[in-house]
Amino acid sequence: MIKIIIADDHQILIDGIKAMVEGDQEIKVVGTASNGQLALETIKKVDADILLLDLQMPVMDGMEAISHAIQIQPSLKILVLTTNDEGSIISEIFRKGAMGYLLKNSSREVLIQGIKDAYKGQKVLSAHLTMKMIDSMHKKPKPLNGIPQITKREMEVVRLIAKEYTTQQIADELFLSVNTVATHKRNLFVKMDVKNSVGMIKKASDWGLL
Amino acid sequence: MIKIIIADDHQILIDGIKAMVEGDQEIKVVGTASNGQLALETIKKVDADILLLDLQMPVMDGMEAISHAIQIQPSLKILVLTTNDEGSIISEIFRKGAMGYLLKNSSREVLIQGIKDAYKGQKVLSAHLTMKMIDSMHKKPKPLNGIPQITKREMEVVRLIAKEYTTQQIADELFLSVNTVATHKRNLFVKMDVKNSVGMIKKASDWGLL
DNA sequence: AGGCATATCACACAATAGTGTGATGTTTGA
DNA sequence: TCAAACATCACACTATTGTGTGATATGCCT
Repeated sequence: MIKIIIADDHQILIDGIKAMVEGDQEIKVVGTASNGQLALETIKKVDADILLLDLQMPVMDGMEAISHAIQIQPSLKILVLTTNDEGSIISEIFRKGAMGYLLKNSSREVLIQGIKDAYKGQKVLSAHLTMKMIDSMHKKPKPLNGIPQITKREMEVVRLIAKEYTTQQIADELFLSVNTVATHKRNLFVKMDVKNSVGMIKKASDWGLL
Repeated sequence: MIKIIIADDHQILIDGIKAMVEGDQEIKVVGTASNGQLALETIKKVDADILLLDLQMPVMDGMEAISHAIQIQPSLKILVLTTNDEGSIISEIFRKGAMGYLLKNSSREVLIQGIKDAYKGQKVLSAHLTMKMIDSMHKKPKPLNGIPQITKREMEVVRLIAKEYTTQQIADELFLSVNTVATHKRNLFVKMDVKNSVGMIKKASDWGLL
């Protein structure tokens, strides 16, 4: 028997999901909650296998609740309930430790299969949202006018800066004078439109240059 | 009629795919190539809609070929042919501009559907590999002992550093003394095990803290 | 009550980073 | 072949960062 908790601030949705999953012999709803805070308390009280969690909730939103929930019960499998315009947050929920995500308007079959997959330790994802994620992943690092042309030498410098090398150390590593390295950095600042090495490494990282 | 080019260094695989897709009335193989270099030349010569591209090829590998191919013919839709242990490269091929990826041992149906989807401008991805991608995405930023406990105040400092603020500017922004900000930074260096702000922002970025 | 984490600040000093300016040789693409 | 782009270095100076050390105050957990 798979024990689940449903957390959503809309009672209608809780009821709907409850009705759908309780038709299945292997699944039982052992608790519900209307916000993140209450969801955490429910987890402490009842022993559940899976938490179905809405992201938009008052008091404590779902995103924050994920981390806490896992801290309370590391074995808990969390499935996020999403609408459908949130491709960008997918990678984050996985990073926080969720097992997957389901669309709120999923069919009964998809919902139940998702819960069973998560129970078995399998990642769960909805095809539609995965597309969105890829899109957002693909779009996010988009520098408005394309990534500036960075030369080989400059790239070597960038990488060493990212490794926390000082200008002096970079000069030694590449057999250059400190002045030369400083010049390369200076040129990079202009090209990449940043003020200092921190901004440079941040952009380089966003652009996937490292 | 969808015109495709197949690029793979194994003739057997080219033949196999050719046989599979030519059973379909709407698809026609208009060229083949055994390495990236040749694939680019083929693109220049014949007018194709789709390029099926292997990643591991001699002379010029697939990854590099993607960028070049799109530069030559921006309307070209590229589908990457992969084996199945390469979850980590998925995000990169999308960043380079590919439309999707297919497993080499895909069934005829999946293959043909993938080609048609790509032709229509839809992203194509194989469920199995997507899981791997999620896994690798989920794993990559994993700090070996978990992300250290960073306080609210420290987090504010981190974010401002990432915005290229100087210590002085951060102090002004948060109504603190420069000394205090310096202390917070110092503590962060230790906690995050880095040598300077560059390393700090790089890790923060890897860990998804920004 | 005592210990620990957090947050605050001071002062001084050494190390690095960043800027302004100018110069020379090489590579390379139109 | 000729102008750009690239790569190299110097010198001088300012700004910022990072370190060592020590201090005070608050809240929280046991």
